[in-house]
Amino acid sequence: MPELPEVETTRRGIEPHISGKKISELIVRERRLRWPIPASLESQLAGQEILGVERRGKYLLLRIAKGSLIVHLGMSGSLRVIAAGSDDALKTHDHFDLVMADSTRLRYHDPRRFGCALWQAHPVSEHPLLAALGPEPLAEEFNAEHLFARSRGRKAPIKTFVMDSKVVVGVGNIYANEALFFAGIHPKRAAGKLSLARCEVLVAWIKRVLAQAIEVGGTTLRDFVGGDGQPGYFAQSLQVYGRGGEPCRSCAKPLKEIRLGQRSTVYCTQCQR
DNA sequence: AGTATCTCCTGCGTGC
DNA sequence: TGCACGCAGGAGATAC
Repeated sequence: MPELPEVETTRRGIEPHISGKKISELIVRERRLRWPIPASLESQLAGQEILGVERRGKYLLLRIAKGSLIVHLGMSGSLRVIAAGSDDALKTHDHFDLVMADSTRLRYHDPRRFGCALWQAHPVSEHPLLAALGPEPLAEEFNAEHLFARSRGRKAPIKTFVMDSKVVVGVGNIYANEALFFAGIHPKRAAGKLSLARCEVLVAWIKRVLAQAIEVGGTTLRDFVGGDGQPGYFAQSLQVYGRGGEPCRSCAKPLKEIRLGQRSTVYCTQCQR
């Protein structure tokens, strides 16, 4: 599932192929995503130039002069660029194509339809989905003091807490599991009980794990033209996610798997306290 | 306000 | 080979 590193890799992959180009049309085949694709979207986009592709959390923002196209990949979404002239057979769940004036296509594919494609006039940060978001995990604003201050008095498990997009964006289930392992913090520990020093360690690992995944994604997913555009998983070796029952890579004790907020949570009972 | 639960959806693995 | 089933999960909506 696209986590922040996949979304950032997607952004970097598609940006050079569509930025600066004029949109000729939007072709929608299936409007029923997480929210219906707005009926006015085709007319909003036609004839407009794409000024750039940005990212906020896991939302991709295609900037045009009068507003932004907001795209989320949900659980199973992907975008691929189809170069002008190349024929790329339409697959099931290819829900829309953004067609450029030079015939380059940006094709959205999403089997589970948990993603979305929405419109927001400037400023895009005022869209209800974006307005209350916390800082970017790799930005300076996400630091130990922020995590410490925000978590005081909170009884929620630290894993649930760091996955809350109002606290910090883009920390999905996989990377929350991984960062907590590296930080040596038990996922069920009450967020409000974490010391400033441990917040420091956790923040550092969240940044490190995400940055490393982006680096790996950058090499794995260089080619966004052709192919199936499926990001898949990163070649990085996961320490705990998906390894319940298998030996801890640090102490060899079998990893424990539990459910936390309906999410699969894996940790080492010995290394994480 | 904080917390827990429900919800959307399809592909995949499992058991018979 | 086919079917029913359970499960996975981002994150907003809803109910306490």
